[in-house]
Amino acid sequence: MGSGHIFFDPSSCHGNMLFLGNGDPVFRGPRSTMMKMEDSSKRRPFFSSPEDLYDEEYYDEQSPEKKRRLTPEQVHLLEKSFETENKLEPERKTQLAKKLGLQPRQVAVWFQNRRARWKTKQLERDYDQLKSSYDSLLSDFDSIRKDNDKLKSEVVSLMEKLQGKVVGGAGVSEKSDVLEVDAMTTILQVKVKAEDRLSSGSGGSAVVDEHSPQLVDSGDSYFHTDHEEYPGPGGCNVPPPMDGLQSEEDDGSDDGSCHGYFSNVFVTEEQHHEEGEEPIGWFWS
DNA sequence: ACCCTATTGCTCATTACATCA
DNA sequence: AGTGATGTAATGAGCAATAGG
Repeated sequence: MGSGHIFFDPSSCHGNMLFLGNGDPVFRGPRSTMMKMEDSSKRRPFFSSPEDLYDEEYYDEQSPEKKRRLTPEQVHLLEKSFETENKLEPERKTQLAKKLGLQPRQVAVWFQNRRARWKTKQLERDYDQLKSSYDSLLSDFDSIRKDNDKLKSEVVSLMEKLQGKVVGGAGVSEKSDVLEVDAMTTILQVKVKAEDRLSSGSGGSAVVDEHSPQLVDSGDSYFHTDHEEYPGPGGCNVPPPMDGLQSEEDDGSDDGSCHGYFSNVFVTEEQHHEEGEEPIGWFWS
């Protein structure tokens, strides 16, 4: 590296221009940049590293007045090299620079800018992927929520019917009515939960949910949860949205018996064994 | 072993130029 | 021909790693 390879020409009509090699000014920095460079003596000078300073053959074809675009051939080779490895170790940098007739600094800059472009594209790809995933989930969620709303209104309707039957029922013993309400209430709640679980894809046992314990206070025909009672229309308490199910550990009314349920049919374990068909879920009471 | 300084290379934000519609 | 949008070469600031004194 000779000192004659880099110097400033204060007499240039462009101000302090950088000259390299045979004296051709190969770089004319941005106007504002050049202003900044003039009043800063401690900054690292452009093309200052030893390997950036080469023989005149690297610069003598440059026409320095305008910023030059790289030729398609140069870009092609750089792209191929970038595909191999997007980081540029010094050895490869000098080799590429010689091969392309560029300054090593130009090669380094091209790789830096190329990494930046790649990162931007990657961010766009990531965004598209996340958005698509989000849209899909949103669609699923809407569908599930509609199902849930439908089932809840069904529960409310049936509860109203049941309560009307209990209050105004004639010719039926009070005790058997209460038992029937209890059973129906349990079935309805289990059904809602089953639909919830099946829709959400959690699968498996739709009934036992250790993380969302819930009581079914069948004696009062109330749905109790860990959160709050959820009064439905007409003062009737209905299951709250997204409520949990009674757990094996905390099931409220624990006679320990196991029950299975089908889409609309509630059976005891004994009945299930007799019928042989597999229910869509189990719960314990 | 520790500190200081210089060097190098990176990312990031920005600027300026080239090109195209 | 003029203009705005876009792509890209190049820059400075700041940071971290490293080497050498």
